[in-house]
Amino acid sequence: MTGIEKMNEEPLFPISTAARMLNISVHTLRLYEREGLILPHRKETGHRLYSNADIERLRCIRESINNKKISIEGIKTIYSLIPCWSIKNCSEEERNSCPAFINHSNPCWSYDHKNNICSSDCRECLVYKNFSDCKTIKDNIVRLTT
Amino acid sequence: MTGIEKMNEEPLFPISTAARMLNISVHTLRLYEREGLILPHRKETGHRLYSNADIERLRCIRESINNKKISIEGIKTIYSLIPCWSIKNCSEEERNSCPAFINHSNPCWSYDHKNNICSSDCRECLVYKNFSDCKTIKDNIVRLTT
DNA sequence: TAAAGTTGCTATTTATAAATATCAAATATT
DNA sequence: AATATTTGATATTTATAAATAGCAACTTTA
Repeated sequence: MTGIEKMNEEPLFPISTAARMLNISVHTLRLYEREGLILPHRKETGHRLYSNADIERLRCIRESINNKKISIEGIKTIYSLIPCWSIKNCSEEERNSCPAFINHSNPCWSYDHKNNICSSDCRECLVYKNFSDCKTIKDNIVRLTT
Repeated sequence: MTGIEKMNEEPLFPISTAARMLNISVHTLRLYEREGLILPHRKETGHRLYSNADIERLRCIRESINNKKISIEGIKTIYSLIPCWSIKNCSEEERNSCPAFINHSNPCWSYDHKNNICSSDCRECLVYKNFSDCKTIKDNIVRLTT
């Protein structure tokens, strides 16, 4: 990871600041989180902290909702199509017991991953991080099918 | 193609009948078509005819809109993620000049395909037909990435 | 020939997602 | 100590997608 990337991931802004940066309410930020669209960093005390990458991801989400007119449920479904099983190289056994592989309504990072190759913090996972910018899942699918 | 499949594809119902079967208005059926969600058969005279497969596809679309709460734009985006380039085995050159490969807002079958491997009737294409039932694109992505 | 289809346009209704607001009780920040 | 955060629940507002309807001019069907 380069220094610049590290800087983008650094937890910097409390929720009120993030809301101001995005020109939305704190409630909306919590809504997106409850829906599983975003995984902000948490301090030990529970307070959310948003990185520049988080802000960028949120801009992408808002672009999808407000301009492209894709509903939150649509975004969740699209996220669920990210071929995480291929990115993480899951075995057949792992795949077949993984809710993220089986279902198609929620992003993989919104599931509990117990006793699983993905048991570590989803926030640090490439599957999650690769969508901090506005590129769609399609680039990933293309990469894996060509 | 088996006899049963052929029966499902047979153009049978005019728009008013299809609307009655689905309990929606003819306007809504035309809306879905205008949005590129469906390609009903046409007589030489221009009149639409819907097959049983079309009806099933429409049930799937309505399930997505009304129950799963995925917007039409969301459905279009999801359709655009079907790896048609892989299913049709496009060459790199073909891919890079194909709007369906490049864009990610509309299903491939909603584009003009001139001078292209896909120049034939999209209604007959596997990429289109494979989604006449309610299985999501995910099954296809899985198949191509495992 | 009456009924039903076509395109294209506009307008309206309806349903509901998205966003905001409010309250309470507690904890953290500065 | 004043401000901002947390969760959770409920409620309301707002924006707009989805669906329906109507019209005109024309063609096809049965």
